[in-house]
Amino acid sequence: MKPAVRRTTLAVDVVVLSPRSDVLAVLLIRSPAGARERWSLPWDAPQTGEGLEDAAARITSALLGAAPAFFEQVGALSDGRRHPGDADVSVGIAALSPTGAVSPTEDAEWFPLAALPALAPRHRTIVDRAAAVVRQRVDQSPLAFHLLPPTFTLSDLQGVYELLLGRHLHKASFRRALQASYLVEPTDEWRSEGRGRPAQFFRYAPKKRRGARRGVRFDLFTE
Amino acid sequence: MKPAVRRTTLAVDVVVLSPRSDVLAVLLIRSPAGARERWSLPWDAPQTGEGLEDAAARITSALLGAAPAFFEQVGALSDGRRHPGDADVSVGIAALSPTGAVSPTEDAEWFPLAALPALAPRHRTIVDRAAAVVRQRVDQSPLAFHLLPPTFTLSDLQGVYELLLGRHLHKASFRRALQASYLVEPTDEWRSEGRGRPAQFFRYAPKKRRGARRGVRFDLFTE
DNA sequence: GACATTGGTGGCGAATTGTTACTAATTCGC
DNA sequence: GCGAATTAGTAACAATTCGCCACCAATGTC
Repeated sequence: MKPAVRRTTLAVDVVVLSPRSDVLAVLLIRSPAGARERWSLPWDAPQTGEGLEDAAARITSALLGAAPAFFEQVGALSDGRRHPGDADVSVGIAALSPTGAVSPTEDAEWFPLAALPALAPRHRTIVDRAAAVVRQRVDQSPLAFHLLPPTFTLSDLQGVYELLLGRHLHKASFRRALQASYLVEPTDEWRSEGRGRPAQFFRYAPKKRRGARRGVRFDLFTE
Repeated sequence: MKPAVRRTTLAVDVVVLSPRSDVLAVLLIRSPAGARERWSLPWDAPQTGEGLEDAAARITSALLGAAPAFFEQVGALSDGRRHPGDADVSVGIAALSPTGAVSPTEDAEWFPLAALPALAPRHRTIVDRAAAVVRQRVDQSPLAFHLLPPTFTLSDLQGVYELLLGRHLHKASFRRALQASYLVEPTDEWRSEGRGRPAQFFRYAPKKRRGARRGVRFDLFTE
């Protein structure tokens, strides 16, 4: 058996995620006439020499006006599941878009993650994997900050974490941990709208942290 | 802009990792005559309809006699870096092989991760990413157990963690955390060889664990 | 039998975490 | 105006976890 390349068809399929009225939402595009499903993930083939994340940026910026600032691969798939363009192999990429991002073009729409329309089987798999990856990485990567505007309140931030983790967090503990991490700094702005005490806006500004070398955790296994 | 598939060349490149005399080692194969580098990662194109992990299993089982039991994608690359077979796109896959696994065939050899020979630039990137992924996932996935034989001593297990994390762990703390996790169970066997008190063999036997829902950690960010 | 070597555990003080309870600043209803 | 409701933010205590030291256990070496 000698290794050899083979020609295959490849697609980059993008799962744009954004908090949308207290739910995590996915951006879908209307399928062309004749397709089996009415909606699909944004996708395309990478151009020659184009990086996969670059392709994802190109695909999504056409839909949102600006490209999301954060991408993460969720894995390549080459099983038999059907792809809308019948690509042999798909590379799934999760893209994070802040709340209140530009409203999509006419052909695209946000759907709550929990209430998606029918999708091609491979797209369904990619969405599920994207959600799983994002939830799993949320406390190893500052990914939650990319789901918020440049300045945000601590309650906003806690809300994003609760959305991703799917459970309630305790306010005091959350703030204490955040404080200890030197990840955010306060701004001069305060939230005006709404009732209740105004909240201070913060911005993501990670300071260098001294090595937090903790012991081994065996209780975080996900499989 | 209409999405459309394109024909590209695709390779699956496998990074087989195994602890080898107290260092993490990578399995490389001798390049065919005329190649720019003398060694390369095992690789091949996936067959039609073959899953990517299945391809990785096929590629490695030819070299090791048996296929490793654990695979994990480390990402797809489509940058301009050179691949030995000039594939447009590579899918990197990390495979874990237990200590003392079958010695490789004549064309393959183990190299310490810290002292690899020259590799094609893309292979170099894939190795680095595989090492990073494995080190990062070690306490979210029982991956360390796949680097050991079915039964092992607790010192063996701690050694693997120290290898992956690159730092010394405290024996008592390590064992207490392991105890609390219900991941291993003792066997009847005891290690006979060597001097010092004999050690009991354990096997990986994860029990159902009640939800270990901990708070958010901001101090684990890796970027 | 003393000693070196490796395996394994008890327990203490320090740090971390979960929780309760409080204070602060604003809007709403009357 | 003024109290209730609402949201933000903090202090402080209790329970738990963690790092570490000290020890005991069982084997080989001399």
